[in-house]
Amino acid sequence: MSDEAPGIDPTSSVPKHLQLKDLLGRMIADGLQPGSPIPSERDLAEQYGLSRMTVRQAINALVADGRLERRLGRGTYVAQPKMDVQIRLVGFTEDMRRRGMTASSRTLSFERIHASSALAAHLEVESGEPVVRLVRLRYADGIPMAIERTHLPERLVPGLVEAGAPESLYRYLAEEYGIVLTWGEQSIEAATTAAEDAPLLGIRSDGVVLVMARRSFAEDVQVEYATSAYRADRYQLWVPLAQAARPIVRNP
Amino acid sequence: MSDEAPGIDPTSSVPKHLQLKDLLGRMIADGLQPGSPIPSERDLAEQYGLSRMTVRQAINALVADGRLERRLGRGTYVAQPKMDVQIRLVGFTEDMRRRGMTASSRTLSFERIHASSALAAHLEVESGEPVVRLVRLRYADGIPMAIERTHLPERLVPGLVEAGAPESLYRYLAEEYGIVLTWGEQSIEAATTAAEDAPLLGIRSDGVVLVMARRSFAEDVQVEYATSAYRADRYQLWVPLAQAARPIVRNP
DNA sequence: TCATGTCACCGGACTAGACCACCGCCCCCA
DNA sequence: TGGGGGCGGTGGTCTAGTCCGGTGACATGA
Repeated sequence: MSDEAPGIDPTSSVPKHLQLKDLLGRMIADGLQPGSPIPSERDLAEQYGLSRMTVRQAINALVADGRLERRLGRGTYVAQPKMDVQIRLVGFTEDMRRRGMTASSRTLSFERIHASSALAAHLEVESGEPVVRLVRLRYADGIPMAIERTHLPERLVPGLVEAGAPESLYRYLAEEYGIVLTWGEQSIEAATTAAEDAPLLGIRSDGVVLVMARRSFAEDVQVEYATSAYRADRYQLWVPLAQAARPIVRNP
Repeated sequence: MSDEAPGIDPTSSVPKHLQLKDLLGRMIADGLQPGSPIPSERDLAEQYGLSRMTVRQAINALVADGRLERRLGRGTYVAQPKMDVQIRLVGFTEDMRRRGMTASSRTLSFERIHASSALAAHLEVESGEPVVRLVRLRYADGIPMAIERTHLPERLVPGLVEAGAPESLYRYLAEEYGIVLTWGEQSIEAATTAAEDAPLLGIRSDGVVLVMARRSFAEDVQVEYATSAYRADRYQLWVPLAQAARPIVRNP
């Protein structure tokens, strides 16, 4: 509470443009309304004792993140909060929270298995390598929503099986193992329910589900291979679309 | 063929950093293998008579596009071609091309209708306003893949109905009307086939389909509302996942 | 009253340097 | 022969300017 006007620490090893980006990011999150202007580049440069190029670097990063908006000849403004420009690597709990529903889950099994050749290929491990397998029935607002089968190489999460199934896997990975997922890929398709899943999900045995397979990575290391079956009558995905890349033309 | 070493035109109204970005982008597309280095920032600056900051601006843009990769202390390298970081706003034809299949299509109907209240809401037009409706059966490698129902406000595409159904709608919009789609949003869900669609798609009447609804925009103007039903046995979506945004924390 | 032109201020572009940390290689010394 | 240190090149950061074109408010004049 002493530093009521936090500034840039020129002695810090953190680059100034990142310090300023953080500072502005906090200003935006804390107080500024969407549409309201931030100080001009020249003002910020003077106020924090930086050159204008450095200020621009910080602002550019926030513009790239979609949090600010430049208007030529006018100023820089706090952007309207928009939908994520990309599907995020979030777990079920967070996904449901964003949809305004309450997530809960029932663990159906939690065990150490040995990777089949198919699983080994999906998880980038050796065939036969120990793998932690977690099968959960996922509820949203108390009603079955999905069945999720998660697989993790055991060498990345020693002791996990013994510790029992965590409430939020992603959070547990971060807190206990320091594993923060940084990117992933996911396939999406439609299918009819597997016979054994139907009663768990509370749908007919030929009910329709949205099947997703996810591979998640922390930097270059694959951490997770998960398949999920979501009840088609309760779940819908929403994705933003970016402009198509301009085809490469020789003589434009 | 005269300008064998195209350079930067300092008199052009196109900013130099964009000219250089284009130049480098073409170099990457034309010849350089993934993993091979591009000239150093200092070399490029000298070669094209630019300051290093300008060169960095061009390179930064390509890095943001995922086409280059910086390695500290070593250099800048052509990135491994990766999947699009985002689902692109491409039509069926382009989508199939990317999947290595040949697209064709049969027009089932192409007419002027008046917007129902539901359609009006989806298309951001007035209820009753004239709308062009195009229903097509889409084939990939000659086999039915999807049924697509596209709606466009007629005021944006006068004369389209009279001209007949174009081969590639998106290209036709760009060439004839100067309408270039810049962004969109799409919902995805699983469902069973509508009874009338099943025989067209060549699947059972209770067959499973992936249903997508797309709204496409050119800048701020909505241009298209399209619903599609894809055969679940032939179509799979693939999406990349970005790292979850750090939740906003007041006192980190 | 209303149109027009001026002007201050904004972001956009660009320069020509500076110093730093990092990386890989090569040479020299143990 | 093997290990370590030095060195040159690289990207990362940062400065202190300049000039340009777009914007909007305000003053001025018809």
